[in-house]
Amino acid sequence: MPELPEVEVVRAGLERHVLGARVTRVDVLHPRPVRREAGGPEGFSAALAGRRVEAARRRGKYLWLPLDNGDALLAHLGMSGQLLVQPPEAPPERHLRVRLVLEGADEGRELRFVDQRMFGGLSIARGGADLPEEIAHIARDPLDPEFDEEEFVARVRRRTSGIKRLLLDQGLVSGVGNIYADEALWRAGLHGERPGDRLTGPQVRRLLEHARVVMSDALAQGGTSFDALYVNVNGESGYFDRSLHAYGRQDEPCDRCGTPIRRVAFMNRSSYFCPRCQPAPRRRRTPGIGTGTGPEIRTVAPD
DNA sequence: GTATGTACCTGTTTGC
DNA sequence: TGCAAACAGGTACATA
Repeated sequence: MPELPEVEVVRAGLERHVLGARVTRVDVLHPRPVRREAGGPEGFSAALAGRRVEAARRRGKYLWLPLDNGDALLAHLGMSGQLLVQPPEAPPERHLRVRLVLEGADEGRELRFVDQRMFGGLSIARGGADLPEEIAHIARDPLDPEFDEEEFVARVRRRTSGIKRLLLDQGLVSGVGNIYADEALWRAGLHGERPGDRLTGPQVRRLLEHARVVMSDALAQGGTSFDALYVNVNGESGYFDRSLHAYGRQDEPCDRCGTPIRRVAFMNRSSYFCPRCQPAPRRRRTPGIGTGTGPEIRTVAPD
């Protein structure tokens, strides 16, 4: 699943291969990836025809390509999306959804949007070359030099939600997905259900620093496997195999203390954590309602 | 504004 | 062998 490091690898690849290219034809092979486009597939294609790509930018997990008329091609890879730069003669990928035929720059190439599950998508951001208004609510990521750490700490400490939910809130901090959230929490020794307003400033800062380290490592490794001929994100950067301490390791011993890693359901997905290194918080007492609110996280498998 | 839950989507895995 | 259910999870949106 593409998270910030993978998306940044794609952005860098686009910058290298499609800058200055002009769109000569657009084929929308499935309507879903352009579902956010008011004009439908036809409007999407018409908005791109003849336009030249001037840059490749990123905010969190969103990418956009500013065009020579002030608009931008906005992209999100969702769960399974890929942006590939391919020669025209390359056979179509099984889940090829949108194809942009390009001229100039890397001569005679195509930019292909391939997406199995179609959670991702493409759209035209009118006047969005600088920062599309569709994603103006997305916060900067922790690796961004302009990320406001103190603002993040203050906002987290005003919220009663669990810290994992806050880490995944792209309005607070962008780029962190389920995998890196679990890894950062493991490294910080924090349970994902710890409420934001019951964390200290140093705890939040430490967690943020762990998130930075996890993502920087992944970025370094993703970058090394980058193929010069195409831009590829497939969720298997190699980082996952070697470096994960919590995510996907149910019942395996914790790398720090040997206690079996637990998996619990969380927001219709999974959380992995060490029950010893990351002790669950005590329930907040709610006056007059006895034991308080029910658990947000429940155990999937019995111990 | 905040908290919480759900729909969207399809290939693979698991269970009966 | 075949079918059905579970699972993966980022984001937008609905509801309270």
